[in-house]
Amino acid sequence: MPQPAPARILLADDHALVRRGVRLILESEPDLTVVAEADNGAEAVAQARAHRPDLAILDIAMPRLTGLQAARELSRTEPDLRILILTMYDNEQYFFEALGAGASGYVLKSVADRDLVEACRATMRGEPFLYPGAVNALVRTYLDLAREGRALPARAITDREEEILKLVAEGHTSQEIADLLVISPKTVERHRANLLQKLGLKDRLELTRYAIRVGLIEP
Amino acid sequence: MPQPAPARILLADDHALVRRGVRLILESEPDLTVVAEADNGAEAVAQARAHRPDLAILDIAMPRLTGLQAARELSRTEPDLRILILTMYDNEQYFFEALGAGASGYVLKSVADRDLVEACRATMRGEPFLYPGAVNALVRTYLDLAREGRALPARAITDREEEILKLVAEGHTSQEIADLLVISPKTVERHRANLLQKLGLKDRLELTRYAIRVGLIEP
DNA sequence: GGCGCCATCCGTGCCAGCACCCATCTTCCG
DNA sequence: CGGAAGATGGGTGCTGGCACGGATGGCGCC
Repeated sequence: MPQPAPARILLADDHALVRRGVRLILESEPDLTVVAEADNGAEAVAQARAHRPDLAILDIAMPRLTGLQAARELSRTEPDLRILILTMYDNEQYFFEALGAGASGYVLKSVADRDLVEACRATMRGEPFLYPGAVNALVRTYLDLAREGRALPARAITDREEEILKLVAEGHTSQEIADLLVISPKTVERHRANLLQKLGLKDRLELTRYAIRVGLIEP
Repeated sequence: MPQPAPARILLADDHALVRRGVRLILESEPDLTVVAEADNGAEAVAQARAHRPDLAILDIAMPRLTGLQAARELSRTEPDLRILILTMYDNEQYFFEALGAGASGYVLKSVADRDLVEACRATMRGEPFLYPGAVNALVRTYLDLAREGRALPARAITDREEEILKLVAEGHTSQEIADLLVISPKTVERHRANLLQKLGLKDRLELTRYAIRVGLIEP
């Protein structure tokens, strides 16, 4: 029986050791081959455009662009590319953000190597691949929506808001941020308030934890 | 020429995929063999005592005990065990904490696989292995000490302070913490102020980032 | 036995964070 | 064209964070 060409994979993770390990796992399968690597989100986007792989495996926590931002960008410009998010974050918020960013799979780094391989194959077949915890979250949310009869639109964070989020999370005061961006401190506070509301957070301390979680800043 | 027995290694990281990848990297070397794995710090300590490996490779961010806490514990009870910290955190504070915890090597996950193998061998030979950034930090600190003629004692954080640190970093107000610990809010603020002073930090936001870095809390 | 460290507590005062109200201007889209 | 959403600016007021100042009792170490 004829062997189809193996799936061509782009692997993006900011840790060379992790890339190396995952590559060893994937390449021990005859139907999977890694054709490009990237150690940051911007590089991942560039590599995807240059090599046009079938599948992109993206870590969330990466410099330049996070995996989620890269996914958003890539699903906009490369509609044929399948995207698999590979992350340490067992977190509903991320999971839904990943789906919204066009990913068709979400796999935790805590899974076994067999599961990663199966996730790649499922994604290549066009099937979504969800880690078990995510399925629970999905069902729960679906039930909530059905009960309320309406969807929670969960408006995305704007570019400007993300800019302010980063600066707030780094510990700058409204005045400092205002000086930096040459706007009024009141506007900074307005954006910050919108962020708190959109993300369902309480104060700038929770904003900081959020920013660390999504890889916008480092601890 | 006779082959000596390979170095017996304990590998601790909370992500199965990372363990698998690193294991593949290490076991492709004839002089290195992984005899045990752990996905949290407490398990790492138990496995080390059960299997008595030559070398323990510990991730910092792990549940139960952090890699640094496990290292402290192990270097106290297993003096013959060599310890190598393997982490994503390129951070002087961690690095010095690792040395203080008895680790003889500090390797970043962003290094190439060859470097990890060399770090294992160096550690087994009894030589310290420092990633390049760490060497810079070490030299700089040494020069600082020499210039000032005195050591910065960096008084340790007390148990009570660590308790308050955790609660502050989780976003609780002084009043909440006071109620929880059944002490005065003023006392909470005093402890918090001492923490800020000891750690050289500015406000509770930086305390939060510190707590996340050292694994006291999760983002 | 005194000295240092730790945990506990108190008062005063300033400023930043945050909530809640308001408005204007631009851009984009159906 | 009309409306929605984003970015911009403003006012008012409460409260918690944090910097100062101070104090006391217990405990261990040289």
